[in-house]
Amino acid sequence: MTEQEKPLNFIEKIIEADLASGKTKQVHTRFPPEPNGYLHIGHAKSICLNFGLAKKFGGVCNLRFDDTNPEKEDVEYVESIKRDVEWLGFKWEGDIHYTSDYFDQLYAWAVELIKADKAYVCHLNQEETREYRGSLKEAGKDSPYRNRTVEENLAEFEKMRAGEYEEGACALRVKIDMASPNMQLRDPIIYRIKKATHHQTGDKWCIYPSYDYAHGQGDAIEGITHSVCTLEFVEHRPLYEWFIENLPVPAKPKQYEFSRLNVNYTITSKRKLKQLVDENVVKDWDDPRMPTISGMRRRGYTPKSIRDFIDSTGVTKVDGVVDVSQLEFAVLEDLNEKAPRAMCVLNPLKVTLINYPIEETEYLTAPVHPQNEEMGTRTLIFTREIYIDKDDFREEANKKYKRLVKGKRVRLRNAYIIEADECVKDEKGEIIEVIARIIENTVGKNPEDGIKAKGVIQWVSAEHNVDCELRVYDRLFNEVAPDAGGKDFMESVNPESLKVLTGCKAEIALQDPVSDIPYQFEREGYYFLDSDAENDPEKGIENQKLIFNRTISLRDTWK
RNA sequence: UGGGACGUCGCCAAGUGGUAAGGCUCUGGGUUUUGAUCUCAGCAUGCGUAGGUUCGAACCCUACCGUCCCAGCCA
Repeated sequence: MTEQEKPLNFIEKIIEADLASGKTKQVHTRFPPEPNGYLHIGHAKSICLNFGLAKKFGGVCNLRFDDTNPEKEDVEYVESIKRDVEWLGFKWEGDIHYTSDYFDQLYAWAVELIKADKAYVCHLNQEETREYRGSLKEAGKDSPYRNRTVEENLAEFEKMRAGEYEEGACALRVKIDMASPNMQLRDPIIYRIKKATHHQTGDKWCIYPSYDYAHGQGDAIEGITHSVCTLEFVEHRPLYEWFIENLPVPAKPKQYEFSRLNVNYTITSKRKLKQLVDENVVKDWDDPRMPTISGMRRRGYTPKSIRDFIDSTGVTKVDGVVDVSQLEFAVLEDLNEKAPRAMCVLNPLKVTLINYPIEETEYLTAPVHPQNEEMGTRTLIFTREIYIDKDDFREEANKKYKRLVKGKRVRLRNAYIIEADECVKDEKGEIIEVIARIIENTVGKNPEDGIKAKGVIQWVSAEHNVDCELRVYDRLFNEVAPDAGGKDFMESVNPESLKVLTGCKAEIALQDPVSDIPYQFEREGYYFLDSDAENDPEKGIENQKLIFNRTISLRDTWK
């Protein structure tokens, strides 16, 4: 389906109507992460949506760090977030924004709220505040500090700002309705004391605005027209609107909510992802098994495949769980089109071609991509001794087996057809070598005797090849919903999510591997050069070896 | 009867009163020097359930059922 005929999602329809009515002149969205962790596949949806909306309707999208809680945040995260957004292929409008850029304005507006008798400093401690708030079924009751005079509130708020109170001693609350059925409206706290150093503002402030107070105003200041967030903020919308109505903001942005992206066999809770790192289940946040943007990048997923996947899932208010196969499909689809092909033997088994001259070295040409000539060709070296995969030879097999069998023929991909005569075994009975013959004149043609080969297998010269390590990944969890229903997700961790294969032999073209896109190791899968491959300090210059991460295996419908 | 959001194929998802798009998965066939790709075909007499309105309902009305969210000085 082309972009034109793809039906608009509900937010796109709203925007289209706003543009048509003239309510919106130019669409302005924003991606507003809190820099308190690494971005994951769930954030990718928000990124694609916000930047995508702007692009689709000729607008712009800001990148804003919602940094109102200094204790949890760090510049390390702002850097990684910038990198991830760029890598995904998006460009934010102008400079990067920080909610902390608006702390002065937010403070001034808070003072206005106090002057209008719409906010008060409350000295209830945390526990008391909770008790006064009531419960889901019972109304709350007014704080004893709710009716202080404006002058008193102004003075108290100034003392808060000046650092005269300890953390938790008091907070600025907005006066709405302690009996509201919407818990968010029961006099929410808009400023609290935090004597922490902020990664952007340093020690300038010891009071920080809450998300609810800061977010909408930040949107208004930046001229955001459509403030898109996830469903859990639906109940915050009346609050969002309350601030916009009660403050002299320069614009009136609107909030719209969509459902989060969930993928089965995957978790996206920041806390849980951190636990995987902390408890060494994975090596780091960018471990190729992680659902983080950086993990997927290291694994070999392309930005386009992630964008396509996100597009394929749609934007709605239904909370569902997308099947990983939908993600895998997007990866396979993009990689099939772009990945250069190569041959790599995972478990080498020597094959000696007894009718091939010992000294002979033949250079064969193969396409880099069989369906795309423009990608050019590569050179293969053919010799008397080669390696094939152990799985590709059997002494006997039924006719469903299309590989090399003793007494039968097989096509060596991009090379000769060979026929196996016998095999050599070690004392344990394991096959360690196959004795075979090439069928003359079969490069690029079928045998003159008319006896064709049933299958095709990859191979590599035993003398001319590149040794490499392959890291083969499987799903991180064995459970469809690892953290559903209060389950301990750590118990469903797949103990075999990583298998390291060493001594793998790749064709010589891999001596100088490309590092921006995975290779398709034909008949095996897509493999991406690991970013650590060339600069692992432990191994030293001489011991560097090629390390490839398996991005994803090829579809295999062989039963 | 706290409030709110949501229920269309195994999974996503169009559809907004005129007789159920599409994608993923799955199944079967064809092509193929990758058991890949590509290609063809199949896959909801039914839209949470039960009533009602209507010539006609996934769409409107009523009741019920189910799932998720809200009681951080987190976002």
